[in-house]
Amino acid sequence: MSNLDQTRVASRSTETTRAALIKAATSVFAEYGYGGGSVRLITQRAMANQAAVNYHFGGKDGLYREVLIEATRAFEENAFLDTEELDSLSPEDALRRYLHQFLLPLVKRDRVSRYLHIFAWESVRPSEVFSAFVAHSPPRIFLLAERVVRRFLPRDASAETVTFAMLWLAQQPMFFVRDAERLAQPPFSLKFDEDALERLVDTLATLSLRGLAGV
Amino acid sequence: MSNLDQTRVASRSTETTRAALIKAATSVFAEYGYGGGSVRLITQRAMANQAAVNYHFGGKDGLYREVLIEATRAFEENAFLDTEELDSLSPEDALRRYLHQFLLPLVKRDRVSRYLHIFAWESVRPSEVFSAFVAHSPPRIFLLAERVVRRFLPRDASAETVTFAMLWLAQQPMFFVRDAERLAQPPFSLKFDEDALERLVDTLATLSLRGLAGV
DNA sequence: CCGAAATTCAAACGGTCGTTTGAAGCGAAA
DNA sequence: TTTCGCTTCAAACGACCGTTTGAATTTCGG
Repeated sequence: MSNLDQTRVASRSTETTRAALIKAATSVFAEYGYGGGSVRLITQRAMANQAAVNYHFGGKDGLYREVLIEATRAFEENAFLDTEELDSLSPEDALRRYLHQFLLPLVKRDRVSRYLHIFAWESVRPSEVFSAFVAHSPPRIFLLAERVVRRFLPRDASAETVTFAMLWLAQQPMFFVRDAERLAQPPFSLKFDEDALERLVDTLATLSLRGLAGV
Repeated sequence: MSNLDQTRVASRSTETTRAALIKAATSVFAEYGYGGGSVRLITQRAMANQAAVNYHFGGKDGLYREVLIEATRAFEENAFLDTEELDSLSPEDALRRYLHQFLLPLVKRDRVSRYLHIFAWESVRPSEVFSAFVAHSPPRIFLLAERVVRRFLPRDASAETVTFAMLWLAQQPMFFVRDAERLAQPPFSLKFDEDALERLVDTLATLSLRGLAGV
């Protein structure tokens, strides 16, 4: 091997620890938010030492930044929701696809679900890390929502109207995902199995398309 | 005076301290949530001693409970939004009235605005105090929202559909109130003066009434 | 196998949190 | 004026927080 090839060879142990910390941090931050999630709980779940966070990521904020990078990458994967796919559908189907995709965390406790929970936390009290992170690239959920509503709004709609409608649509699924646990308890007692999810998509799509007067 | 009359005469100082603490706690909890608001900041704003919270309210949670009682009382005052007034209006006007009333905190920094902020916080991570508080009486914003949507939905609509629609409507204004500060900054840069508020009510009412396809 | 670099580890640091403590201040009845 | 109960106060307590420290351990090229 030449010297150039071994500029920095990360040991397997390093990557293992880093990955375990990022995975644990994702679940902890999704559960308690950035401020509410503690380094001690993260390292405990990752079965790592407390100091490992500072050693590998420079601190709690560095670890969180890494989680946000992973989250962004996951959302940018075409597998989740492609902008071209949205454009290929009719406006109505694009709306239903959008709602369905962002309501999926209700029934699936997967990686994307945890990312959505993190974004839901940030929508209440944005951390400085997150603010800096999205300063120059708005979260994908907003970009996709804008793409959907633009299909419906007239061309001469004001920028403010587009923003209002975009925010209006984007926060509809986010609410149900964020408050799922609370809605599962009295007095609402909503259990979200796959059938209930379909009915929710139906209801929201109808309301978003035709409004209350069109139900 | 008989002995019965002077069972317990609260000194003026007691009520002054209590009121100052409740007022300060309302603004602090509205700003940072229950978990994020500290007793030290509250007592500092109330110009009281730290121990006063425990002396007068038994602890941080007791003080918060008092704030919630005040908030509930404020919402139950007819001055805010009367159920009979809602019923006297046409469904469309009732909807607009509902939206306008719960979007008012965008331009007014009054007492009700702070209460709405507290409820917005609780919608993310409910404190035990709040959960116990509303266990047997759902927040008024939900009751009013249900009253509005029932005017539109068919009589044979399922309970689940009514709940979906009610939640859908209730969280629309809450989102803008909760995220007002964030929406005021880039990339959204929404400034909510009275005119913008009217335009937002217009947009939301149109979307809620006729949906995206009806804009 | 050796030695240097990378990584892990237990312990401690300084800070903020809610709460407790016991003395000091205060107002009104005796 | 003395006394007594209510209220205030500065200080401290224990718990948890993110971070730092310096030694122990592991890793791996030479």
